[in-house]
Formats: sequence, structure tokens, C-alpha cells
Amino acid sequence: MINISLPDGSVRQVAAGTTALQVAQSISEGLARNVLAAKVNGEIWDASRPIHTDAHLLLLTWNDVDGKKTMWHSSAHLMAEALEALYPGVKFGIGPALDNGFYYDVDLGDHKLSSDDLPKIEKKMLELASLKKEYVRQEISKIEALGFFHNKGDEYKIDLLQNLNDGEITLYSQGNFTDLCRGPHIPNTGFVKAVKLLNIAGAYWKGDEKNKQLTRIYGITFPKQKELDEYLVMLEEAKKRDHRKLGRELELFTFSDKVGMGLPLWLPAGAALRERLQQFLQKAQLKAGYLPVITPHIGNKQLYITSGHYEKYGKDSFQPIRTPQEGEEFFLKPMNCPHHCEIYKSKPRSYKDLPVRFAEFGTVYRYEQSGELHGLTRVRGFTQDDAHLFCRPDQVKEEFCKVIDLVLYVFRSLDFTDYTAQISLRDKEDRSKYIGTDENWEKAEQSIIEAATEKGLRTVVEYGEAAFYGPKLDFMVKDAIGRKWQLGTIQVDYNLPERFELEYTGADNQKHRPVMIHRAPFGSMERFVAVLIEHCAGKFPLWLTPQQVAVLPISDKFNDYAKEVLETLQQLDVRGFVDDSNEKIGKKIRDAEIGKVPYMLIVGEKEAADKAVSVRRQGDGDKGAMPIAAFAQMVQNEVNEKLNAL
RNA sequence: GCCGCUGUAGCUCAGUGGUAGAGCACUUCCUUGGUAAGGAAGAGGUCGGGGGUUCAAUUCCCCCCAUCGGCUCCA
Repeated sequence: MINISLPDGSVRQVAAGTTALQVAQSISEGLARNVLAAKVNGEIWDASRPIHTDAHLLLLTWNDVDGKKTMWHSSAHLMAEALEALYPGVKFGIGPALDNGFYYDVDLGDHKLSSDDLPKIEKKMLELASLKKEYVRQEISKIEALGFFHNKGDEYKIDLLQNLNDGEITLYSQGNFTDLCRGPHIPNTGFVKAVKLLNIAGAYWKGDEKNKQLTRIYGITFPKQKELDEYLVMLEEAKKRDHRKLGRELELFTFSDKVGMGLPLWLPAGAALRERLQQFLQKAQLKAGYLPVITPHIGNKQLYITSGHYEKYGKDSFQPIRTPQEGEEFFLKPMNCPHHCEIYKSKPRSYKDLPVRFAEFGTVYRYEQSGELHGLTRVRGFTQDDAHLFCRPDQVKEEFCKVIDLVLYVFRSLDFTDYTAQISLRDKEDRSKYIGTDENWEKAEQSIIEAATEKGLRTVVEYGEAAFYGPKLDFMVKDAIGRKWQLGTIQVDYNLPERFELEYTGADNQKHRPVMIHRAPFGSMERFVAVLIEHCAGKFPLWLTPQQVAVLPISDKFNDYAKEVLETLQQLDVRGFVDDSNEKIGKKIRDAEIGKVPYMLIVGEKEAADKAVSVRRQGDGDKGAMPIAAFAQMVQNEVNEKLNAL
């Protein structure tokens, strides 16, 4: 007999060799029907794999991330089976699960797959799924495995086998399809009730462009058709929210081939929005003791040799510009930190001065490969809401806490309510790739963990994800339709203080090295605005939106009154415009609705007589008439409610 | 940078081996209208760029450029 501990703390005694599925059955038949896989002592297993030792058991269903991933991995096998049925001789690369679905890299020989072929494959997958074939695990020797795939003519699997050791090789089969696979898999194909193959792309074997390019097919599956339908609706919604589309429609930004790819041009409305975001953060930073600094757009090559960035990124940067007479080399600045280090060094520092916090909305330029550019999220020139905090080692935790406060204030003000913090620490095994003393690292890592805990953050710890110069904490937010984005980042850095020989005089009258914290709540203005656009679907919070109010006269007889209304509002810090176009009120309303202006003020004979406005809320319709001042007060209240939450 | 898709008016898109069309937007005029599109007229395109085939290319072929979807990379 073995002991199986369940998450609720209970322990069940079962015969050795009992499977997770059998345990589930002993709990309830309904649960057993929904079990996709199991976590056995923290490792994900097939639900049908016998357990021979005492174990902690967690049953995984569709509600668990790992359950979903197991299903999607199995779906990749299902797709492979369908492909093999439709295109005999097809060879397979790898077919993993993703956060949202799965893909399989395949070599179809001469056959060129197009998106028109996908429905056919989907149909075949559903047909095979309905057979409810079991996924069968089989341990096999390396020799046998090599023989099997040699027979099949699948050179990619043979390539994969080269790096595997005897004793760790398993095959999984379902129906007529057998694949080299570590597993685990769902019990049978019958769980797959809905399939959507999303797109096709080229991908090199093992991601190396020297290798042959395979066809990558992306797909997603669900246990219910309804969930697939919802997912497709979400994809449609995502398309509607695409910041590139909304950016054009709302006239926020544009690109020009003449200016250069990846170099955004901010239009007046977008610039107003961005300025307002900057002012908002600037104000919060001043309150938090930051000192604004300004540095130039270029820096001498020597600066980056000192910082170490030249060695690491020099070849991949925009190439240096030279002074015509002396031939001195300058780089477009790819980050602000080296400049800020030199500001720190501009005078001797005492331990009493620390921390000092230099903040700058600094525009930086980085060479990004042409294929990687994407709207505002991936550009070649962007502005970081950058700041560098220079502090004593004993201040790291407190500074971290303060930065976390600031980041959360930003999130709250912009309605990002769903976020997690990823704590990136050193690789547990290999510490050689990091610089800085063990002692300092230990301290910094502890500081971050304690700060995050103190602030009650929902955290994920990732080992080996730290930068070579220090641990960091990144904020991942979920937007309104459930997509994850990495926004703010806080990083501890031991490298630059070392390289720039930064010092302060301690209470002991000795020289000490400060610790540097890089932080950017937005990350970059460009990327943040892009995420914000998609998060709120272009309907920005009232305090931020470029135009808060559209004043719409019923006819041109009331244009003067409309202008009077606007002037009154502007004096009360409400911003807007008058639509005095020669159109009927219905058209003006429609234009303002499409332009996502939060408030429309309809003014005609009645309003002019009463010195009032008829209020209409975007997306919500008529709110009735009120005096101008009352409306302005309402707007101010709505704005303050959001911004004074700190 | 690599692979694939696409490129026609400001935007969304039709179309053709004989040098182009719609809707919206824009301009002018009529209309003065009460909560999501009033009417009429007009202007607007070297059909991404270059080369080739052809009597003739926006259309067929080649090369570039850019977009999009991926790959690789990301201080």
C-alpha cells in the first residue's frame, strides 16, 4: 500500500500501482470524467500512469493551466495524426503546447500547405478525436527508438534522439500515430470537442536559420464548442482593439516610410495623451522624491565601453556617428543609465545623501531587426519613463517597496486591476554567469522577496531569469480581454556602479559602492500606450483622454452658445471641442461616438435659454440636462476620484 | 536578418493584357435639422518602386521596398 496525499490535506491509502484516474474515480465519477492529467510530487504525469510510491497528488482538469497545456500538447499529437492521414510521408519536428494552444512543426516535402487546407485538417482531427483513442505511453530503448523512426524516415525525430539517453525515452501512441514524446497526455482523444487551426508560419528546425525551414501550424482546441466560440469572439475583439488600427482611427500616431520604419510619429491627439501620462507620473515621482534630470540623445563611444554595452550590443546597434573634424564616435543612446551614472559622479556623495533618484523621460534608440517591428510595441526609437535610484545596500528593500507603491498607483489609475509580479532570481545551479558578490545578491534577492511579500503582491518566482547584473521584479498585467503583457520593471544592478566606480562616503569615512535600481513603471511610453489602447479599446479614462467633451450645437444658430459653453468648461479645466460642422445632430453624435469622446453636450434653444447642457455619455446615451457648472463639477469629480487614490 | 502572405484614392476594399471603380473621409452648394449617417455636385490614384516579356503591363515574369503572420534577437 502507498499513501496518496491530496491538496485538501487528506491522505488515502491505495495499492501501489494505482493511477491518478483511479484515485479520482474513488472520489467521484464526475471528477474522473474531467481529469486530464495529474501532478505527482510536483511533476505532471499521465492520469493513467501507475503510482508506485507515496505521493502528493493534484488532479488536473481543464480549469488548471497545466491541464489545459496537457490537452493542447495532446492536441498537437492529434493534429499530427490527422496530417499523417491526409499527407502520407509527412515528417514531424516538435509539437509543444503554448499558453494559448499548440503548434507542430512539420515537413510536408513538396506539398505546400495553405490556409485553405486548414479546415480539412480540422475536420480530420475531430473525426479522429471522436474515436476516443487512448494515449498509450511506452518506454523504449534508444536503439529501438532509432530503429522505429529510421523505418518511418523521420530524420527530425532521429536528430532529437541523439540528445536523449537510454532509459529516458518514451513513445506515445494514439490510434495510428506514434510520436517520440516525454508526455504527459490526456487519457484519450475524446476530450477534444472543438478545434481551430489558426495560422501557418515558417520556422527553422531547432530555430536555426542554417537548418531547413519547416511549416509550423498553430492551433487551439477546447473540450466544448462553446468555449471555442467564445475564444473566436475574443480574437475578433482583439482585432478590433488592435492599437495599430485604433491609433490610426483616433489619430494618435502614424508611421512614415520616409521617416523610417519603427520610428513612430505622434499626432496631436496622441501627443496630448502621452504628455498627460508623463505629467501624471512626473507628479507622482516628484512627491516620491525623484529628481528630474535631462541628458542628450547621443553619447561618446567611451561611455558605452565603460558601461559594457558596447561589447555586448555594439555590433547590433545603430552604427556610430562621427564628428567631421576629429572623427570622434558617438552612439545614439540605447539606454539612459550610463548618463545617469555620470550625473551621480558629478560630485562626491555621502551616505547621508542616499538614496538619490534621477528620473528622466529619456528617448533611446535601439536597432531592432526589421521583421520584429510591430506598431508601437516594438520600435526603434522610444521613450522610457526611466529612473535610477542610487542607494546603500541596506536601503534596497525600502526603495523597492516605494517603487512598488508607485507602480501600483499607476496601474490603479489606469484600471489595470489584474496583475502578477514575477520575481527573477539567479539560476540555482550556475552562479558563474552573474557578477557581484554572493552576499550582495543574497541581500538583494531577499529584499525583493520581502518587499513583494510586504506589499501583498501575487508573485511568481523564476530562477535563472535574473539579469546578469542583478535580480529583478517585473509586473505582468492582464488586460480587459485576458491577454498578458509585461509592463513595469524594477531591477537591481551591481554592474554599473562597479564599472563606473560609483562611490559614497560611509559613516565610517570609508568609500562604499552604492547599489543601483533601474525602474520604469510604464516600461516605455510607446509600448505602454499601445497596451493601454488595447486594454480600454480606445476608450481612455476620463482624466487621460485627449478630448473629454464634444459640444454639439443643434444647428449653426447655436454655435455661439456652444463656444461659450466650451470656454466656460475650459476655465474649469475640462477640455473639449465644438463640432460646428454643417451636419444634423444625429451625425454629430455618431461622429463623437465613433471618436470615443466620453461626453457629448447637446446644445440648442432650450439649453441656450437655461444656460445648460444636455449630457450624453459615450456608449450610454442621454443623461438629461444640467447647468454647465454642474457638468464641469461632475467631470472634475470623476477625474479626481481616479487620480487622488494614492 | 530569415520564411510565407499581401501591396489599387486619406481609410476599407472591388476590378482588368487595351493606362481604373465603390463606400466612408475631403471641398463647394442646398438644407437649419433634438440624441449613432439629410441631399446634390466636385476634387482626389505614375494601381508600392525598378527592370523585363509584349504593339500594349496596374494585370504576366524577375529584383527591390514596405505591411502583415511567424522564426531568430531583445540592454
